[in-house]
Amino acid sequence: MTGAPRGTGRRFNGAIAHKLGVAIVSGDYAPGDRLPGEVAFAQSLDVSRSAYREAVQVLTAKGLVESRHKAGTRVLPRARWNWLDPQVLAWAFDGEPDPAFVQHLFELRAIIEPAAAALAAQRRSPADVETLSTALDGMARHTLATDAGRAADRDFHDAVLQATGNDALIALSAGIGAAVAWTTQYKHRAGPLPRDPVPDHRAVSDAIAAGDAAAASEAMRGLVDLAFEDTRAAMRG
Amino acid sequence: MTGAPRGTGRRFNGAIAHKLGVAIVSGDYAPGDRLPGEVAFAQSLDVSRSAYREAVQVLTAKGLVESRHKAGTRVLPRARWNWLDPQVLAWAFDGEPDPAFVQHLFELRAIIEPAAAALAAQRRSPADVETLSTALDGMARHTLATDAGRAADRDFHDAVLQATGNDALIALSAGIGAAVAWTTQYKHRAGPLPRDPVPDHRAVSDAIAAGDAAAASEAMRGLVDLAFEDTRAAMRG
DNA sequence: ATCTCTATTATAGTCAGACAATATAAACCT
DNA sequence: AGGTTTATATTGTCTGACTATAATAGAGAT
Repeated sequence: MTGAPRGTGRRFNGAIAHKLGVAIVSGDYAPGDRLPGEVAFAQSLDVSRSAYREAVQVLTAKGLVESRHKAGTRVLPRARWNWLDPQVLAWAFDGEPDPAFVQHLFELRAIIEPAAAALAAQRRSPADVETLSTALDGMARHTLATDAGRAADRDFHDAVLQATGNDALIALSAGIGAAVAWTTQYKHRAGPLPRDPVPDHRAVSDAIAAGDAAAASEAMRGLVDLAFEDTRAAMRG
Repeated sequence: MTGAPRGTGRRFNGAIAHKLGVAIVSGDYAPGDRLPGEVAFAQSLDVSRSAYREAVQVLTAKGLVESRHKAGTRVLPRARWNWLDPQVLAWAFDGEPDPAFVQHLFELRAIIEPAAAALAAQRRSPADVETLSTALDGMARHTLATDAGRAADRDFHDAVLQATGNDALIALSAGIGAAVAWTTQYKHRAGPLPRDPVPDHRAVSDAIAAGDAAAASEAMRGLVDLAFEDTRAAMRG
Protein backbone atom coordinates (compact mmCIF):
# COMPACT_ATOMS: atom_id res chain seq x y z
CA MET A 1 0.00 0.00 0.00
CA THR A 2 2.87 2.43 -0.49
CA GLY A 3 4.31 3.64 -3.78
CA ALA A 4 1.70 6.36 -3.66
CA PRO A 5 2.19 10.01 -4.56
CA ARG A 6 2.31 10.43 -0.82
CA GLY A 7 4.37 13.15 0.70
CA THR A 8 4.94 15.05 -2.50
CA GLY A 9 3.18 17.99 -0.97
CA ARG A 10 1.15 18.35 -4.15
CA ARG A 11 -2.57 18.50 -3.69
CA PHE A 12 -4.03 15.17 -4.62
CA ASN A 13 -7.39 16.03 -6.04
CA GLY A 14 -5.80 18.39 -8.55
CA ALA A 15 -3.22 15.81 -9.53
CA ILE A 16 -5.86 13.11 -9.91
CA ALA A 17 -8.06 15.41 -11.96
CA HIS A 18 -5.10 16.17 -14.21
CA LYS A 19 -4.32 12.51 -14.65
CA LEU A 20 -7.91 11.57 -15.42
CA GLY A 21 -8.41 14.61 -17.62
CA VAL A 22 -5.40 13.80 -19.76
CA ALA A 23 -6.45 10.17 -19.96
CA ILE A 24 -9.91 11.08 -21.18
CA VAL A 25 -8.92 13.87 -23.56
CA SER A 26 -6.20 11.75 -25.10
CA GLY A 27 -8.67 8.97 -25.68
CA ASP A 28 -7.65 6.33 -23.13
CA TYR A 29 -11.29 6.37 -22.13
CA ALA A 30 -13.54 6.86 -25.11
CA PRO A 31 -16.87 8.68 -24.99
CA GLY A 32 -19.49 6.31 -23.69
CA ASP A 33 -17.00 4.26 -21.69
CA ARG A 34 -17.69 3.60 -18.06
CA LEU A 35 -14.95 4.36 -15.57
CA PRO A 36 -14.16 1.73 -12.95
CA GLY A 37 -16.17 2.09 -9.76
CA GLU A 38 -15.18 4.73 -7.25
CA VAL A 39 -13.91 2.34 -4.65
CA ALA A 40 -11.82 0.29 -7.01
CA PHE A 41 -10.45 3.24 -8.97
CA ALA A 42 -9.62 5.25 -5.87
CA GLN A 43 -7.77 2.28 -4.48
CA SER A 44 -5.85 1.69 -7.68
CA LEU A 45 -4.78 5.34 -7.64
CA ASP A 46 -3.93 4.96 -3.97
CA VAL A 47 -6.03 7.87 -2.78
CA SER A 48 -9.10 8.00 -0.62
CA ARG A 49 -12.53 7.89 -2.11
CA SER A 50 -13.18 11.51 -1.13
CA ALA A 51 -10.12 12.79 -2.96
CA TYR A 52 -11.07 10.76 -6.00
CA ARG A 53 -14.64 11.99 -5.90
CA GLU A 54 -13.53 15.61 -5.71
CA ALA A 55 -11.44 15.05 -8.81
CA VAL A 56 -14.41 13.55 -10.61
CA GLN A 57 -16.49 16.59 -9.67
CA VAL A 58 -13.95 18.71 -11.48
CA LEU A 59 -14.23 16.57 -14.60
CA THR A 60 -18.00 16.72 -14.32
CA ALA A 61 -17.84 20.49 -14.05
CA LYS A 62 -15.92 20.60 -17.31
CA GLY A 63 -18.38 18.39 -19.11
CA LEU A 64 -16.03 15.45 -19.58
CA VAL A 65 -17.97 12.88 -17.56
CA GLU A 66 -21.35 12.35 -15.99
CA SER A 67 -22.13 10.25 -12.94
CA ARG A 68 -25.44 8.58 -12.40
CA HIS A 69 -26.66 6.53 -9.55
CA LYS A 70 -25.87 2.89 -9.95
CA ALA A 71 -25.13 3.47 -13.61
CA GLY A 72 -21.55 4.50 -12.94
CA THR A 73 -19.51 7.37 -14.32
CA ARG A 74 -19.41 7.62 -18.09
CA VAL A 75 -17.35 9.72 -20.47
CA LEU A 76 -19.59 12.19 -22.30
CA PRO A 77 -19.51 12.72 -26.09
CA ARG A 78 -16.84 15.15 -27.21
CA ALA A 79 -19.46 17.69 -28.24
CA ARG A 80 -20.32 18.23 -24.58
CA TRP A 81 -16.76 18.84 -23.45
CA ASN A 82 -15.91 22.41 -22.48
CA TRP A 83 -13.12 22.67 -24.99
CA LEU A 84 -12.46 26.31 -24.21
CA ASP A 85 -11.88 25.70 -20.53
CA PRO A 86 -8.22 26.54 -19.78
CA GLN A 87 -7.60 23.27 -18.00
CA VAL A 88 -9.24 21.17 -20.67
CA LEU A 89 -7.01 22.88 -23.20
CA ALA A 90 -3.99 22.23 -21.04
CA TRP A 91 -4.93 18.56 -20.88
CA ALA A 92 -5.49 18.46 -24.63
CA PHE A 93 -2.04 19.94 -25.24
CA ASP A 94 -0.38 17.81 -22.63
CA GLY A 95 0.21 15.06 -25.14
CA GLU A 96 0.10 15.34 -28.90
CA PRO A 97 -3.10 17.24 -29.59
CA ASP A 98 -5.48 16.14 -32.30
CA PRO A 99 -4.48 18.02 -35.50
CA ALA A 100 -8.14 18.55 -36.32
CA PHE A 101 -8.62 20.32 -33.02
CA VAL A 102 -5.60 22.52 -33.57
CA GLN A 103 -7.20 23.54 -36.83
CA HIS A 104 -10.46 24.26 -35.01
CA LEU A 105 -8.65 26.57 -32.63
CA PHE A 106 -7.02 28.35 -35.53
CA GLU A 107 -10.35 28.93 -37.16
CA LEU A 108 -11.53 30.41 -33.90
CA ARG A 109 -8.49 32.68 -33.84
CA ALA A 110 -9.14 33.75 -37.41
CA ILE A 111 -12.68 34.71 -36.46
CA ILE A 112 -12.06 36.29 -33.08
CA GLU A 113 -8.77 38.12 -33.28
CA PRO A 114 -9.42 40.50 -36.20
CA ALA A 115 -12.74 41.51 -34.68
CA ALA A 116 -11.14 41.86 -31.26
CA ALA A 117 -8.40 44.04 -32.70
CA ALA A 118 -11.03 46.34 -34.16
CA LEU A 119 -12.81 46.64 -30.82
CA ALA A 120 -9.50 47.15 -29.06
CA ALA A 121 -8.67 50.03 -31.39
CA GLN A 122 -11.89 51.74 -30.36
CA ARG A 123 -11.57 51.18 -26.64
CA ARG A 124 -7.94 50.76 -25.69
CA SER A 125 -6.78 52.57 -22.58
CA PRO A 126 -3.30 54.07 -22.29
CA ALA A 127 -2.41 51.12 -20.07
CA ASP A 128 -3.45 48.70 -22.83
CA VAL A 129 -1.21 50.47 -25.32
CA GLU A 130 1.61 50.29 -22.83
CA THR A 131 1.09 46.55 -22.33
CA LEU A 132 1.09 45.95 -26.06
CA SER A 133 4.26 47.93 -26.44
CA THR A 134 5.98 46.05 -23.65
CA ALA A 135 4.99 42.70 -25.14
CA LEU A 136 6.27 43.80 -28.53
CA ASP A 137 9.60 44.80 -27.02
CA GLY A 138 9.80 41.42 -25.34
CA MET A 139 9.21 39.62 -28.61
CA ALA A 140 11.87 41.69 -30.35
CA ARG A 141 14.43 41.26 -27.61
CA HIS A 142 14.04 37.55 -26.92
CA THR A 143 12.79 36.16 -30.27
CA LEU A 144 10.32 33.32 -30.48
CA ALA A 145 13.10 30.78 -30.01
CA THR A 146 13.08 31.46 -26.27
CA ASP A 147 10.45 30.88 -23.62
CA ALA A 148 10.49 34.55 -22.72
CA GLY A 149 9.82 35.49 -26.31
CA ARG A 150 6.93 33.07 -26.63
CA ALA A 151 5.50 34.38 -23.37
CA ALA A 152 5.67 37.88 -24.78
CA ASP A 153 3.85 36.67 -27.89
CA ARG A 154 1.05 35.26 -25.77
CA ASP A 155 0.98 38.45 -23.71
CA PHE A 156 0.55 40.45 -26.89
CA HIS A 157 -2.47 38.52 -28.07
CA ASP A 158 -3.84 38.51 -24.56
CA ALA A 159 -3.49 42.26 -24.33
CA VAL A 160 -5.51 42.73 -27.49
CA LEU A 161 -8.38 40.75 -26.00
CA GLN A 162 -8.06 42.56 -22.69
CA ALA A 163 -8.25 45.89 -24.46
CA THR A 164 -11.69 45.04 -25.82
CA GLY A 165 -13.00 45.24 -22.26
CA ASN A 166 -15.33 42.38 -23.16
CA ASP A 167 -15.45 39.63 -20.54
CA ALA A 168 -16.75 37.06 -23.00
CA LEU A 169 -13.81 37.69 -25.32
CA ILE A 170 -11.35 37.78 -22.46
CA ALA A 171 -12.60 34.36 -21.44
CA LEU A 172 -11.41 33.09 -24.80
CA SER A 173 -7.85 34.14 -24.17
CA ALA A 174 -6.92 30.70 -22.88
CA GLY A 175 -8.04 29.16 -26.15
CA ILE A 176 -6.38 31.79 -28.28
CA GLY A 177 -3.25 31.55 -26.18
CA ALA A 178 -3.13 27.79 -26.59
CA ALA A 179 -3.36 28.14 -30.34
CA VAL A 180 -0.67 30.82 -30.34
CA ALA A 181 1.66 28.76 -28.19
CA TRP A 182 1.14 25.68 -30.31
CA THR A 183 1.87 27.63 -33.46
CA THR A 184 5.20 28.95 -32.35
CA GLN A 185 6.18 25.69 -30.74
CA TYR A 186 5.37 23.74 -33.85
CA LYS A 187 7.04 26.15 -36.20
CA HIS A 188 10.13 26.18 -34.03
CA ARG A 189 10.19 22.39 -34.04
CA ALA A 190 10.03 22.33 -37.82
CA GLY A 191 13.13 24.43 -38.16
CA PRO A 192 14.26 28.06 -38.19
CA LEU A 193 11.46 30.58 -38.23
CA PRO A 194 10.57 31.50 -41.77
CA ARG A 195 9.92 35.17 -41.09
CA ASP A 196 10.29 37.88 -38.50
CA PRO A 197 6.98 38.15 -36.65
CA VAL A 198 7.68 41.54 -35.08
CA PRO A 199 6.73 43.83 -38.00
CA ASP A 200 3.34 42.14 -38.36
CA HIS A 201 2.67 42.51 -34.68
CA ARG A 202 3.86 46.09 -34.69
CA ALA A 203 1.38 46.91 -37.43
CA VAL A 204 -1.43 45.63 -35.21
CA SER A 205 -0.13 47.47 -32.20
CA ASP A 206 0.27 50.74 -34.08
CA ALA A 207 -3.22 50.55 -35.53
CA ILE A 208 -4.72 49.91 -32.10
CA ALA A 209 -2.73 52.74 -30.57
CA ALA A 210 -3.89 55.03 -33.37
CA GLY A 211 -7.49 53.98 -32.83
CA ASP A 212 -7.83 52.79 -36.41
CA ALA A 213 -10.24 49.86 -36.16
CA ALA A 214 -10.22 48.90 -39.82
CA ALA A 215 -6.44 48.86 -40.03
CA ALA A 216 -6.13 46.92 -36.78
CA SER A 217 -8.57 44.32 -38.00
CA GLU A 218 -6.82 44.02 -41.34
CA ALA A 219 -3.36 43.76 -39.83
CA MET A 220 -4.51 41.11 -37.39
CA ARG A 221 -6.18 39.14 -40.12
CA GLY A 222 -2.97 39.06 -42.07
CA LEU A 223 -1.03 37.99 -39.03
CA VAL A 224 -3.33 35.11 -38.17
CA ASP A 225 -3.56 33.93 -41.76
CA LEU A 226 0.20 33.81 -42.06
CA ALA A 227 0.55 31.94 -38.79
CA PHE A 228 -2.09 29.47 -39.92
CA GLU A 229 -0.36 28.95 -43.23
CA ASP A 230 3.03 28.45 -41.61
CA THR A 231 1.65 25.95 -39.14
CA ARG A 232 -0.18 24.00 -41.79
CA ALA A 233 2.97 23.83 -43.85
CA ALA A 234 4.96 22.66 -40.84
CA MET A 235 2.37 20.01 -40.02
CA ARG A 236 2.32 18.72 -43.55
CA GLY A 237 6.09 18.61 -43.79
CA MET B 1 -31.19 23.32 12.55
CA THR B 2 -33.71 21.67 10.28
CA GLY B 3 -35.29 23.35 7.27
CA ALA B 4 -32.59 21.71 5.22
CA PRO B 5 -32.91 20.45 1.66
CA ARG B 6 -32.97 17.02 3.22
CA GLY B 7 -35.03 14.32 1.65
CA THR B 8 -35.68 16.13 -1.60
CA GLY B 9 -33.86 13.39 -3.43
CA ARG B 10 -31.98 16.08 -5.32
CA ARG B 11 -28.25 15.70 -5.33
CA PHE B 12 -26.79 18.04 -2.80
CA ASN B 13 -23.45 18.95 -4.20
CA GLY B 14 -25.06 20.17 -7.39
CA ALA B 15 -27.63 22.18 -5.49
CA ILE B 16 -24.98 23.69 -3.24
CA ALA B 17 -22.78 24.55 -6.22
CA HIS B 18 -25.75 26.23 -7.85
CA LYS B 19 -26.52 28.22 -4.73
CA LEU B 20 -22.93 29.33 -4.25
CA GLY B 21 -22.44 29.98 -7.94
CA VAL B 22 -25.45 32.26 -8.13
CA ALA B 23 -24.39 34.02 -4.95
CA ILE B 24 -20.94 34.73 -6.33
CA VAL B 25 -21.94 35.64 -9.87
CA SER B 26 -24.67 37.94 -8.62
CA GLY B 27 -22.18 39.69 -6.38
CA ASP B 28 -23.18 38.56 -2.90
CA TYR B 29 -19.54 37.64 -2.52
CA ALA B 30 -17.31 40.12 -4.28
CA PRO B 31 -13.98 39.23 -5.90
CA GLY B 32 -11.36 39.09 -3.19
CA ASP B 33 -13.83 38.19 -0.45
CA ARG B 34 -13.13 35.21 1.72
CA LEU B 35 -15.86 32.64 2.14
CA PRO B 36 -16.60 31.44 5.65
CA GLY B 37 -14.58 28.43 6.73
CA GLU B 38 -15.59 25.02 5.46
CA VAL B 39 -16.86 23.71 8.75
CA ALA B 40 -18.95 26.75 9.57
CA PHE B 41 -20.31 27.21 6.06
CA ALA B 42 -21.15 23.55 5.59
CA GLN B 43 -22.99 23.61 8.88
CA SER B 44 -24.91 26.75 8.00
CA LEU B 45 -25.99 25.13 4.73
CA ASP B 46 -26.86 22.00 6.68
CA VAL B 47 -24.75 19.65 4.61
CA SER B 48 -21.69 17.65 5.43
CA ARG B 49 -18.25 19.01 4.84
CA SER B 50 -17.65 16.53 2.02
CA ALA B 51 -20.70 17.61 0.07
CA TYR B 52 -19.74 21.23 0.57
CA ARG B 53 -16.19 20.59 -0.51
CA GLU B 54 -17.31 18.84 -3.68
CA ALA B 55 -19.40 21.87 -4.52
CA VAL B 56 -16.42 24.15 -3.96
CA GLN B 57 -14.35 21.97 -6.29
CA VAL B 58 -16.91 22.68 -8.99
CA LEU B 59 -16.62 26.42 -8.41
CA THR B 60 -12.85 26.10 -8.45
CA ALA B 61 -13.02 24.20 -11.73
CA LYS B 62 -14.97 27.09 -13.23
CA GLY B 63 -12.50 29.69 -12.05
CA LEU B 64 -14.84 31.38 -9.59
CA VAL B 65 -12.87 30.71 -6.42
CA GLU B 66 -9.49 29.54 -5.27
CA SER B 67 -8.70 27.73 -2.05
CA ARG B 68 -5.38 27.98 -0.33
CA HIS B 69 -4.15 26.36 2.78
CA LYS B 70 -4.84 28.36 5.87
CA ALA B 71 -5.69 31.37 3.71
CA GLY B 72 -9.25 30.23 3.13
CA THR B 73 -11.31 30.20 -0.04
CA ARG B 74 -11.42 33.46 -1.93
CA VAL B 75 -13.50 34.69 -4.83
CA LEU B 76 -11.26 35.26 -7.86
CA PRO B 77 -11.35 38.43 -9.98
CA ARG B 78 -14.03 38.39 -12.65
CA ALA B 79 -11.44 38.20 -15.39
CA ARG B 80 -10.57 34.67 -14.29
CA TRP B 81 -14.13 33.38 -14.33
CA ASN B 82 -14.98 30.95 -17.11
CA TRP B 83 -17.79 33.09 -18.43
CA LEU B 84 -18.46 30.79 -21.36
CA ASP B 85 -19.04 27.76 -19.19
CA PRO B 86 -22.68 26.73 -19.61
CA GLN B 87 -23.30 26.53 -15.89
CA VAL B 88 -21.65 29.86 -15.15
CA LEU B 89 -23.90 31.39 -17.78
CA ALA B 90 -26.91 29.71 -16.24
CA TRP B 91 -25.94 31.17 -12.89
CA ALA B 92 -25.41 34.58 -14.42
CA PHE B 93 -28.87 34.47 -16.01
CA ASP B 94 -30.51 33.03 -12.93
CA GLY B 95 -31.09 36.48 -11.52
CA GLU B 96 -31.01 39.75 -13.39
CA PRO B 97 -27.84 39.55 -15.45
CA ASP B 98 -25.47 42.46 -15.65
CA PRO B 99 -26.52 44.53 -18.71
CA ALA B 100 -22.87 45.05 -19.57
CA PHE B 101 -22.37 41.32 -19.74
CA VAL B 102 -25.42 40.86 -21.94
CA GLN B 103 -23.83 43.36 -24.28
CA HIS B 104 -20.58 41.43 -24.17
CA LEU B 105 -22.38 38.26 -25.21
CA PHE B 106 -24.04 40.11 -28.05
CA GLU B 107 -20.74 41.34 -29.31
CA LEU B 108 -19.53 37.76 -29.23
CA ARG B 109 -22.59 36.70 -31.22
CA ALA B 110 -21.98 39.45 -33.74
CA ILE B 111 -18.44 38.20 -34.22
CA ILE B 112 -19.03 34.47 -34.18
CA GLU B 113 -22.33 33.84 -35.88
CA PRO B 114 -21.73 35.43 -39.29
CA ALA B 115 -18.40 33.64 -39.58
CA ALA B 116 -19.95 30.40 -38.38
CA ALA B 117 -22.74 30.75 -40.96
CA ALA B 118 -20.12 31.07 -43.69
CA LEU B 119 -18.31 27.95 -42.54
CA ALA B 120 -21.62 26.13 -42.20
CA ALA B 121 -22.49 26.97 -45.78
CA GLN B 122 -19.28 25.33 -46.91
CA ARG B 123 -19.56 22.21 -44.78
CA ARG B 124 -23.18 21.49 -43.95
CA SER B 125 -24.33 17.92 -44.25
CA PRO B 126 -27.81 16.97 -45.44
CA ALA B 127 -28.66 16.25 -41.80
CA ASP B 128 -27.62 19.79 -40.84
CA VAL B 129 -29.90 21.26 -43.48
CA GLU B 130 -32.69 19.07 -42.21
CA THR B 131 -32.15 20.26 -38.62
CA LEU B 132 -32.17 23.88 -39.71
CA SER B 133 -35.37 23.36 -41.62
CA THR B 134 -37.05 21.65 -38.69
CA ALA B 135 -36.04 24.44 -36.33
CA LEU B 136 -37.36 27.00 -38.77
CA ASP B 137 -40.69 25.21 -38.98
CA GLY B 138 -40.84 25.14 -35.21
CA MET B 139 -40.28 28.89 -35.01
CA ALA B 140 -42.96 29.53 -37.61
CA ARG B 141 -45.49 27.23 -35.98
CA HIS B 142 -45.07 28.25 -32.35
CA THR B 143 -43.86 31.85 -32.57
CA LEU B 144 -41.36 33.30 -30.12
CA ALA B 145 -44.09 33.96 -27.59
CA THR B 146 -44.05 30.30 -26.58
CA ASP B 147 -41.38 28.17 -24.94
CA ALA B 148 -41.45 25.77 -27.86
CA GLY B 149 -40.82 28.61 -30.27
CA ARG B 150 -37.91 29.96 -28.27
CA ALA B 151 -36.46 26.45 -28.05
CA ALA B 152 -36.68 26.21 -31.82
CA ASP B 153 -34.87 29.55 -32.09
CA ARG B 154 -32.05 28.24 -29.93
CA ASP B 155 -32.00 25.01 -31.92
CA PHE B 156 -31.60 27.01 -35.10
CA HIS B 157 -28.57 28.92 -33.89
CA ASP B 158 -27.17 25.78 -32.40
CA ALA B 159 -27.56 23.94 -35.67
CA VAL B 160 -25.55 26.61 -37.49
CA LEU B 161 -22.66 26.13 -35.08
CA GLN B 162 -22.97 22.36 -35.27
CA ALA B 163 -22.82 22.51 -39.05
CA THR B 164 -19.38 24.11 -38.90
CA GLY B 165 -18.04 20.83 -37.56
CA ASN B 166 -15.69 22.90 -35.39
CA ASP B 167 -15.53 21.72 -31.77
CA ALA B 168 -14.25 25.08 -30.55
CA LEU B 169 -17.20 26.87 -32.09
CA ILE B 170 -19.65 24.23 -30.91
CA ALA B 171 -18.36 24.80 -27.39
CA LEU B 172 -19.57 28.38 -27.70
CA SER B 173 -23.13 27.33 -28.35
CA ALA B 174 -24.05 27.63 -24.69
CA GLY B 175 -22.94 31.25 -24.70
CA ILE B 176 -24.65 32.04 -27.97
CA GLY B 177 -27.74 30.23 -26.82
CA ALA B 178 -27.86 32.20 -23.59
CA ALA B 179 -27.66 35.45 -25.52
CA VAL B 180 -30.35 34.31 -27.93
CA ALA B 181 -32.66 33.22 -25.14
CA TRP B 182 -32.13 36.44 -23.25
CA THR B 183 -32.89 38.49 -26.32
CA THR B 184 -36.22 36.90 -27.04
CA GLN B 185 -37.21 36.83 -23.41
CA TYR B 186 -36.39 40.49 -22.98
CA LYS B 187 -38.08 41.56 -26.17
CA HIS B 188 -41.16 39.60 -25.23
CA ARG B 189 -41.21 41.25 -21.82
CA ALA B 190 -41.05 44.68 -23.42
CA GLY B 191 -44.18 44.07 -25.44
CA PRO B 192 -45.34 42.52 -28.71
CA LEU B 193 -42.56 41.45 -31.01
CA PRO B 194 -41.68 44.26 -33.38
CA ARG B 195 -41.08 42.05 -36.39
CA ASP B 196 -41.44 38.53 -37.70
CA PRO B 197 -38.11 36.76 -37.19
CA VAL B 198 -38.82 33.89 -39.55
CA PRO B 199 -37.91 35.52 -42.90
CA ASP B 200 -34.52 36.61 -41.56
CA HIS B 201 -33.80 33.13 -40.31
CA ARG B 202 -35.02 31.59 -43.52
CA ALA B 203 -32.58 33.70 -45.48
CA VAL B 204 -29.75 32.28 -43.40
CA SER B 205 -31.02 28.75 -43.74
CA ASP B 206 -31.46 29.03 -47.49
CA ALA B 207 -27.98 30.44 -48.00
CA ILE B 208 -26.45 27.66 -45.94
CA ALA B 209 -28.45 25.03 -47.81
CA ALA B 210 -27.32 26.55 -51.10
CA GLY B 211 -23.70 26.56 -49.97
CA ASP B 212 -23.40 30.29 -50.46
CA ALA B 213 -20.97 31.36 -47.73
CA ALA B 214 -21.01 35.07 -48.45
CA ALA B 215 -24.80 35.25 -48.48
CA ALA B 216 -25.07 33.17 -45.30
CA SER B 217 -22.61 35.41 -43.51
CA GLU B 218 -24.39 38.54 -44.67
CA ALA B 219 -27.84 37.27 -43.75
CA MET B 220 -26.66 36.21 -40.32
CA ARG B 221 -24.97 39.54 -39.74
CA GLY B 222 -28.22 41.34 -40.49
CA LEU B 223 -30.12 39.04 -38.18
CA VAL B 224 -27.80 39.54 -35.23
CA ASP B 225 -27.60 43.29 -35.74
CA LEU B 226 -31.37 43.58 -35.73
CA ALA B 227 -31.67 41.45 -32.61
CA PHE B 228 -29.03 43.58 -30.92
CA GLU B 229 -30.80 46.76 -31.88
CA ASP B 230 -34.17 45.50 -30.70
CA THR B 231 -32.77 44.38 -27.37
CA ARG B 232 -30.94 47.63 -26.79
CA ALA B 233 -34.12 49.53 -27.54
CA ALA B 234 -36.06 47.32 -25.14
CA MET B 235 -33.45 47.77 -22.42
CA ARG B 236 -33.45 51.53 -22.80
CA GLY B 237 -37.24 51.69 -22.74
C1' DA C 1 12.55 50.56 17.99
C1' DT C 2 12.95 47.67 13.96
C1' DC C 3 13.81 43.58 11.82
C1' DT C 4 14.32 38.46 11.57
C1' DC C 5 13.41 34.13 12.94
C1' DT C 6 10.57 30.80 15.38
C1' DA C 7 6.39 28.79 17.38
C1' DT C 8 1.66 28.87 17.36
C1' DT C 9 -2.65 28.03 15.31
C1' DA C 10 -6.51 28.35 12.31
C1' DT C 11 -7.75 26.44 8.00
C1' DA C 12 -7.89 23.55 3.95
C1' DG C 13 -6.63 18.80 2.60
C1' DT C 14 -6.87 13.88 3.35
C1' DC C 15 -8.36 9.69 5.19
C1' DA C 16 -11.36 5.74 6.85
C1' DG C 17 -15.56 3.43 7.55
C1' DA C 18 -20.25 3.56 7.68
C1' DC C 19 -25.09 4.14 5.97
C1' DA C 20 -28.66 5.85 2.41
C1' DA C 21 -30.64 6.21 -2.07
C1' DT C 22 -31.28 4.58 -6.51
C1' DA C 23 -31.22 2.58 -11.00
C1' DT C 24 -29.96 -1.54 -13.23
C1' DA C 25 -30.38 -6.41 -13.59
C1' DA C 26 -31.97 -10.63 -12.20
C1' DA C 27 -35.55 -13.49 -10.43
C1' DC C 28 -40.17 -14.19 -10.07
C1' DC C 29 -44.93 -14.67 -10.99
C1' DT C 30 -48.61 -14.45 -13.84
C1' DA D 1 -43.60 -13.92 -23.27
C1' DG D 2 -44.46 -9.94 -20.61
C1' DG D 3 -44.86 -7.42 -16.70
C1' DT D 4 -43.70 -7.07 -11.59
C1' DT D 5 -41.04 -7.63 -7.68
C1' DT D 6 -36.76 -8.39 -5.40
C1' DA D 7 -31.72 -8.25 -5.13
C1' DT D 8 -27.54 -5.83 -5.65
C1' DA D 9 -24.00 -2.97 -7.15
C1' DT D 10 -22.79 1.83 -7.41
C1' DT D 11 -22.97 6.53 -6.49
C1' DG D 12 -24.24 9.91 -2.83
C1' DT D 13 -23.87 11.43 1.86
C1' DC D 14 -22.41 11.66 6.64
C1' DT D 15 -19.23 11.61 10.64
C1' DG D 16 -15.12 12.36 13.00
C1' DA D 17 -10.53 12.13 13.08
C1' DC D 18 -5.80 13.32 11.62
C1' DT D 19 -2.25 15.95 8.59
C1' DA D 20 -0.13 19.69 6.11
C1' DT D 21 0.29 24.28 5.31
C1' DA D 22 0.78 29.22 5.63
C1' DA D 23 -0.61 33.51 8.07
C1' DT D 24 0.20 35.63 12.42
C1' DA D 25 1.88 36.73 16.66
C1' DG D 26 5.62 36.58 19.68
C1' DA D 27 10.55 35.95 20.99
C1' DG D 28 14.92 37.17 20.10
C1' DA D 29 18.67 39.69 17.90
C1' DT D 30 20.46 43.84 15.98
